[in-house]
Amino acid sequence: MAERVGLTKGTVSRALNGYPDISERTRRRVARAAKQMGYTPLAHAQAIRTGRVRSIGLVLQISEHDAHAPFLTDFLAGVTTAASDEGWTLAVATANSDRNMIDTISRLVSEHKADGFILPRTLTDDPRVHHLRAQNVPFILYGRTDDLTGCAWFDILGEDAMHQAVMRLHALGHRRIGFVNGGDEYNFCQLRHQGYLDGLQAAGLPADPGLIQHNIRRTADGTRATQALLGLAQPPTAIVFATDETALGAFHAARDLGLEIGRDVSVIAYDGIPEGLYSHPPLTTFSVDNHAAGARLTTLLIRRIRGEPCEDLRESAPARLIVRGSDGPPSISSQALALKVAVARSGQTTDTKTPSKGGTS
Amino acid sequence: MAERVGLTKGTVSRALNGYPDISERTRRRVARAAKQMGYTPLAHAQAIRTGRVRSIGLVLQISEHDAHAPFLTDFLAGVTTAASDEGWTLAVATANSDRNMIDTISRLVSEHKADGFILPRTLTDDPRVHHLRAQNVPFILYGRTDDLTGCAWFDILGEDAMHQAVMRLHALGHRRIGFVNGGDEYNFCQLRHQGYLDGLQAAGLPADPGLIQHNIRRTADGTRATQALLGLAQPPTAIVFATDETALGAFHAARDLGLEIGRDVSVIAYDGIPEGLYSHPPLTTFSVDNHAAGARLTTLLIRRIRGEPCEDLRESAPARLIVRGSDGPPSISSQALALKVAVARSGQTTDTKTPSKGGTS
DNA sequence: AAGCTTGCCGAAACCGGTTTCGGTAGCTCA
DNA sequence: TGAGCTACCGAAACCGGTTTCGGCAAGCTT
Repeated sequence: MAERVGLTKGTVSRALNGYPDISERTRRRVARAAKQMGYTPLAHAQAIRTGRVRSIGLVLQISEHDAHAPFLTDFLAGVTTAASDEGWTLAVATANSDRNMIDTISRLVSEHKADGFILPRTLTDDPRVHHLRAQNVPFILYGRTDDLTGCAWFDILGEDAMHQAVMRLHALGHRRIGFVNGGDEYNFCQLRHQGYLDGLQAAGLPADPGLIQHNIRRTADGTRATQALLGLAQPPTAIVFATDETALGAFHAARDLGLEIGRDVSVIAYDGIPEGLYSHPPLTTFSVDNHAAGARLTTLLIRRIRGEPCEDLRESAPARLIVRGSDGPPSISSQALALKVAVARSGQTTDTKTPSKGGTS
Repeated sequence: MAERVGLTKGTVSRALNGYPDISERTRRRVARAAKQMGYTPLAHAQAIRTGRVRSIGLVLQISEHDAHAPFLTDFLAGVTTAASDEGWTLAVATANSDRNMIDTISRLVSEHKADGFILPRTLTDDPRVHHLRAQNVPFILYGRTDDLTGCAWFDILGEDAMHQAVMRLHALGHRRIGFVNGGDEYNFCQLRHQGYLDGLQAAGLPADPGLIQHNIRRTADGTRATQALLGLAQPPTAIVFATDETALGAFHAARDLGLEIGRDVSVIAYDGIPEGLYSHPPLTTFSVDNHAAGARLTTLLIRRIRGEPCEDLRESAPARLIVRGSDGPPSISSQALALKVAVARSGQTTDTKTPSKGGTS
């Protein structure tokens, strides 16, 4: 590259990196030659001096397992395309415990495999944040956390979505609206809980703690949570779910109770996972654009690594409501629903695994 | 590190890399000191001389979208744990077209971001293989391909699974067994097709091309394929699916036709995705251990990069049958099934999206 | 005992960049 | 016209390793 333009490598380097002691003319000449011959300085050769490898780190917590699956591919696509636009790459690692998570991050840092980290699924009190902040390693949250000092972040406003969901159900005529929340430790669950409560208040509905199920994580848990809510003396005629995955459990519960979702009981959830398209009826949900989120997080993180203050690197985006078939005006009152549930329960064993007969119309 | 043991850095390097001109005594001394102080040579510093960054590349095809989702997390976990055991890392990139795939791989190679590649979901005629083979870049297939010269590979024997599935269904009493295959271009689909045919032959059953559906990719396609098979004059009483995802479509088709899977029609599939647990009845399937596969692929690829001939790096593993509830002895004959389907169809609109009523028992 | 190996390690070049330091040509200004 | 700046670039040190080369001391021949 250097001899190609008749300059020393030092000059070429300074030209490419925007040093002020290079004339505009040669700077352009170098830039053109570089582009023409497809020259990119080797990241690992730069790293030996600069300490930066132009790589962003992502450590996945695998104990959460399929909690990642629905959004992971889109998210990775967003991250990697944004990264490669800047000439960066993505280093992925996994951890199976909190302890291992910190160790894994530390290893990536000490071996200079990553210049900064994206932290997905942030907890209200997140050890990753404590560690990286203490070590002065750049990072960005996908989500928010309790103490945001020193944190750059990007998040989807799940609380607004929950708020809207309640308002929408209220407008449809529902007066008892339940809420099924996700894992307690996640910050987004606190926010969505608050959004649900705010929605109730805005709609002028009372907040009944009995209508809330906490710490519901997977589909099977969602089934149980739905059963619990519908088994109340005054069951909700609509339920807002903090996650699609748990909302899918409601369909199993409803089938076993002989209820039709979208009529007997309405459901609105959040995430926009593809499986929601194939439930019967398809799931009304707030969809998150994980591709865009991954891309934006990456761009912001790179800016953070380049030295911008974290206060300038905080953004949010809304989730987008996708109306499908799982919500609608209540077909029956809460009392009638309670009766229907009671009748269904008396007529079946407690074994929820009994396959329900398909209707032969 | 060097001054820590009173040797020059050159000597330390040779000691750590097993050069023959280092005495056993100092070699041990260096090794102990390195371990004690947690010293690992910086990969990018080595790379400047050796050209190797101790990183393996994985380029995901995102147009396939959720085809990756179910197995991706486990797979990544397997890859990264095996990699980190050897002090390697994983560089992930994405591509949205074949053209872009090759470009992305080329970029990772030319920028020395990856020393070799894992190629998942190999095609019968795979451009990635052609390219990497021509460029002499190390790689390993997760799967097999038409021309295996120069290829290291690891694969799960899907053909054996299909074979077993047919044998099992035959033993249960089925005599008409259908097959729903995946995307034509994938090599594993060719193999599974052959496994199905071999199974028929071993069971002494005739091969009826009408019982086979090709190029079925997603859940909705699986629903259509099932409808097509069950709409035959002599429908199969059991269907083998090449993938779980498409098999899940059979449940929708069955419900709409008023059929009960596991009795009226049996289903055995392949992949072992978690969603199979939540179908009604839960899906009998051949489970693939993607974590183990990812780990093994990584180990083999690292050996390949270190120079072992690809002929020594070819392994396979069996899929494991998980018997759940979607298969059983045929409750009715093919003729009776055809009649039942015909009746169901005459009694409903052609709109398959009509939600079926849940049975109130 | 002198010469030759052999074993082992230090010295130094090298990898491909970044960054500091100096030097020179051209310009300005007294 | 000569001193002093300034703009610009070359030279060289440096980053943290790897690899080549050469030399010294001990052991082995003859």
